[in-house]
Amino acid sequence: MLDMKQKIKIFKALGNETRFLIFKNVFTGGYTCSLDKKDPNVKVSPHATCVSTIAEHFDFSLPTISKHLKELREADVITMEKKGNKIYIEPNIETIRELGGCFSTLVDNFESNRALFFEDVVVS
Amino acid sequence: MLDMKQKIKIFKALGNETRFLIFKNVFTGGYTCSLDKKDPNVKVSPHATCVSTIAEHFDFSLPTISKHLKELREADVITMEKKGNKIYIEPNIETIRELGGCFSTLVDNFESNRALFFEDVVVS
DNA sequence: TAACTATTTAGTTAAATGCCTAAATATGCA
DNA sequence: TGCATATTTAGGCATTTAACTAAATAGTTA
Repeated sequence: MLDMKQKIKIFKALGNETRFLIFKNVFTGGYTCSLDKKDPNVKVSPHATCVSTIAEHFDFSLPTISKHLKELREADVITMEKKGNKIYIEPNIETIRELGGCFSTLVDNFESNRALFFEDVVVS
Repeated sequence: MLDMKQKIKIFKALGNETRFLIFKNVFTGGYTCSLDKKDPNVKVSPHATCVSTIAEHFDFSLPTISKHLKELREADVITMEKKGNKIYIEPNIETIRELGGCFSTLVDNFESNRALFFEDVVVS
């Protein structure tokens, strides 16, 4: 289960346009590392990408993107795995599933509380 | 549907410990406005509360809490309705439901993409 | 109208954030 | 070993954020 600190970290991470867009790119995929595109022998998930490839899609410097990625990783919404001199980045679907679950629980609890509150109320 | 700007606003609003706790208090209820506690004739939803009542539960000044509430309202996660000289605050369940839906969609899309990717892969 | 209650606005300050460039580190390859 | 590639660290700067106090606004009540 995600504790409060972790949830806040996730919200903070996604509450910035650049990081939100990086997050979107990592999740929806659509491109892989430049080198891998040239070398069809490299086998990675269609969602895997690397720092410099992501940076290519933004007008910010590489260190800036690197720092944003670090924050997304610390929020556990992506994973970063070093292979050779590159870092492969993938979405962490488990965290997103859990967060979605939290919202569902919140909504469900709210609905039942409301049901309890109006238990004895009969509409004409 | 929530657009990107709106989602980012929600994440930014919830990505701060004080606002997250206010949000939690507003959603889980448990207390109503001080005056209303003294006057059982006032009829409000068990979730309704007001600015000063929320502020009582924090070590920050009233203006600070007021500003946080404004940000939560602009993110559409709570509603603030003026009745007399008080403002009644309630959770906006619709926004939370929509956000939860976004996460579910993201997870579902990811799952089907993964299924497609491994379509022809047979595990021994 | 005057005093009281509830809330927001204004102005200030310290800390955090988001960006940059330059330099450092780590790995790969000739 | 030395050069190239990939990424992070360090340091600096401008903007934003989160807090405060004091004052203003809006509505209630005596």
